[in-house]
Amino acid sequence: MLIETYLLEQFEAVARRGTLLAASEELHISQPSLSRSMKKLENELGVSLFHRENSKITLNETGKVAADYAKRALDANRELTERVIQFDRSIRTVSLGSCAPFPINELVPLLQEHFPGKTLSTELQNSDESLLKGLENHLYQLIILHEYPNDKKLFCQRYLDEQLYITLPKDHPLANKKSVSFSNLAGLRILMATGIGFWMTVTSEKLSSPDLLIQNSMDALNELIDASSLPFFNSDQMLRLGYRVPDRVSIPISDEEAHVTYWIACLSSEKEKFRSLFNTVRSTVLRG
Amino acid sequence: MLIETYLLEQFEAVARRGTLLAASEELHISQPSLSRSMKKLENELGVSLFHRENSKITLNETGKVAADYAKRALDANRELTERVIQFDRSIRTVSLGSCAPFPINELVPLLQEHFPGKTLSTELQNSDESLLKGLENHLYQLIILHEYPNDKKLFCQRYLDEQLYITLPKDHPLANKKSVSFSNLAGLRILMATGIGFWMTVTSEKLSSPDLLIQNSMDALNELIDASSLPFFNSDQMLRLGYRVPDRVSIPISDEEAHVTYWIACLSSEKEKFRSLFNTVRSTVLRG
DNA sequence: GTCGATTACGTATTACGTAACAATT
DNA sequence: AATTGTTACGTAATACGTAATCGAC
Repeated sequence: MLIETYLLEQFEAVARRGTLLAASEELHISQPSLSRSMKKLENELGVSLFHRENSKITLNETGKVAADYAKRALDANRELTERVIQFDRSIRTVSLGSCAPFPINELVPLLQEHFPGKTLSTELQNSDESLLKGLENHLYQLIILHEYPNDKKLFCQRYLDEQLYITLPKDHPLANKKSVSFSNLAGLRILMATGIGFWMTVTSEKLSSPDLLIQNSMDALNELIDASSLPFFNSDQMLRLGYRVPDRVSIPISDEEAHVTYWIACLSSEKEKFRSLFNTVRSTVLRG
Repeated sequence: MLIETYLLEQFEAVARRGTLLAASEELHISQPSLSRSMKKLENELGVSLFHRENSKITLNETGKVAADYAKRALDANRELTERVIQFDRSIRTVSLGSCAPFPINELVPLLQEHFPGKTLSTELQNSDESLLKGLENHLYQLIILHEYPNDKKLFCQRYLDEQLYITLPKDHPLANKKSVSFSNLAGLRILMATGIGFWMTVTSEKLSSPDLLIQNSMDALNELIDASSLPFFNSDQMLRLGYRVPDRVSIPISDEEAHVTYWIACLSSEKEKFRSLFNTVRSTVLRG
């Protein structure tokens, strides 16, 4: 014999709040309604759940046990809706997590082409760890890492490389160098923006924080680039896309941390779903 | 957001049976009603659960996930009623399990005296193991064992002894003996009844089965005792209660298996509840 | 008097059945 | 023709609110 959910919900509130009045206010229903519901519940179970004296009800021993099991049943009910809605969304969206912004920009048109009609969800993360966890939790279906993940549960493929550059005014002391290292940049005030994923970790570790002028938006960054002659970070991929500013030169950074190889990965179990995407990615990489 | 139980119940039936018609027959409601319920469920979850073509509905991927979680929610609901009813009964009954009938007869009046108003439930078991398991499962609150249980979770106290006798016609070859052993009884046809707990195990092990004329009821046994001069088992406790038959003599059986010491036990956690009963039992044992 | 629970009664919601219909097999 | 699902409509069950009552602090 099954108990209707609304009875369990009301009972749980009564058990938690202690009085019918308090519970009725929480549930936005009247006390008489609750009073009847509790009687109905007791009647359906065929047991007494409360110790009633004139204007007071308290859970008896059976009531305490019932409250415990009611909570479990309600939890299972809540989990149902939560998981079903989550699953439904997951099958009609393709979700991509990335450690850097550039691969997202490159992949979005590809994904739209391969999964027409599906919603695209992209998210930037600072660390590979949170991306890997997100993949396991089905928060992401595809992730872009900056280090090769040694995990058999993953299907992984090499993606593009990116080389960090510093962009300087033409008349800057470093402007005529073929390359610079992070140590050359020490003491320089450099413009940056958030939303650059793991690059933030790299630059913060290599340079002291007072030197990094971190902006909260790309707009603010671009404003300051135009309005000042301060150096800012760039990359071969950005430059390839034509992201240049007049009277500046861009110089590669020689440290190995300034060069990255991106890896694209999905769960092995979902390999088939992304086969054609991975093939396209492979040919893109070979071509580029 | 919570889903009413009746919707989950109906959905579970549809998922299990495959068609609305089959499910509606199982649930004793009409198809149109089920059709509406499934639409309502989809509407409340905000997802599609079925793949519909003209006169056919099948679960889609989301529907399969939903069916799984619906089953869990329903199981939790069923467990609620089951456990609550079981608990409620357990607190208004005292349940005794025993390895032999005699202690039950002795304890019933005592229990009625100590727990007025409570329902008494008694059960006979053949083995100490099933009694101990029943105690842990809260199937029994008190058990009578024939061997001392070495378990710290139990509160245990020595109860009465019982000595097995054989009752024979006065002119039987063994009738003038002071005592006999099981080996003396070999080949003798002996009347017995079921419902004697562990004694059945003892006698079956000591004597070969064709010699034991086992009756399904005490009535049948008593009929045959009156109608024949066949030997039957007895005990000091039964004799003490005046259970004698004319022209028969009762002789103790000398094997150590024919003598038993009963132990009464409850869970240590319920020790307090039975303290006064245990005290009475102790004084009874000392007196007897 | 206030707070908390119950009873009595009317109402609005809604889950259900019947009948008719549509589409496949 | 038989099977299966949907739509339309009326009905009966029932969950709820309002008002009144009772007791206790």
